[in-house]
Amino acid sequence: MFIKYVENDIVLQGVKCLDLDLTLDCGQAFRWEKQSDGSYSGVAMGVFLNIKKENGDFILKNTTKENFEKVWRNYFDLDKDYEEICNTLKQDELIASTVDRYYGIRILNQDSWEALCSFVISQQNNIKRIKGIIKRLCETYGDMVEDGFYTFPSAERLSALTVGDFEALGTGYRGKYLEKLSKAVANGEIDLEKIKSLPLEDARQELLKIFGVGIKVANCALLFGFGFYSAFPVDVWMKRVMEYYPDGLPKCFEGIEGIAQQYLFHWARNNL
DNA sequence: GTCCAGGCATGCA
DNA sequence: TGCATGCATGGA
Repeated sequence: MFIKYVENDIVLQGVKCLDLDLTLDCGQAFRWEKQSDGSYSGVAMGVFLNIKKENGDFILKNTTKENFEKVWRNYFDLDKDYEEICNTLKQDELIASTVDRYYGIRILNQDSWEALCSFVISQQNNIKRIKGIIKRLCETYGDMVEDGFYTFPSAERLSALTVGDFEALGTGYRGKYLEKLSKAVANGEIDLEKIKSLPLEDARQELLKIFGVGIKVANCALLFGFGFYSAFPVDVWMKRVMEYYPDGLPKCFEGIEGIAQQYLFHWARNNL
């Protein structure tokens, strides 16, 4: 990957395996908005970005070297060799055609607090409605960092809300989960940074203690917000996929189960 | 009107 | 430990 600094933009050349549609709009992040020119705008880690693919390069608009190094390099997982990962996954016959067809899915390294909240909201819910709830949450309680774009509100901010405040956003029965979660993180009862540093199984057990967090939500949070590439979320779609793996996951998934899962999830939603 | 969505807590065996 | 049931909301 080559990085060029052009006026206020950053141009990335030679980035392999990054499809913006598949990665930013496939159910791992809920806040990116596609613009009329095909680019995506969004906020992560409190920072705004507009990103577009042009002639094989990626243009990061109006950003700085500092923000690129601090946020986006890691967020888009740019130092990981996804081409090699895909080749490893393709040792499995079933996933091979899926990887070819949907090539370019990456795992975004999202903020752990945002990921945890987002996937608590996601339970027994559809992606369109999940996006709406999170959008209202950010517009109401986040800070505007760009015209129409808001930060994800901190646990401290949300810890001041009542169940009714959450329900007013359309969370439904998940409001009580969010209320307790916000307060527990804000007062330090739950330490997300510490959970990040634990071994996978311990981290999962910690998340499972949280009211409103079960195995599926825990695994999504671990994969998308805590850096655990081995976490393998199984939802209603993945249950259908798992019928193709009656003997368990193939060996070539080891250590990258979560990346395999994203390809299979996408395939399932479009084909099952 | 019914069914379903990136499930979970609860009660009961 | 395993299974049935209720749960908020909105789109198909």
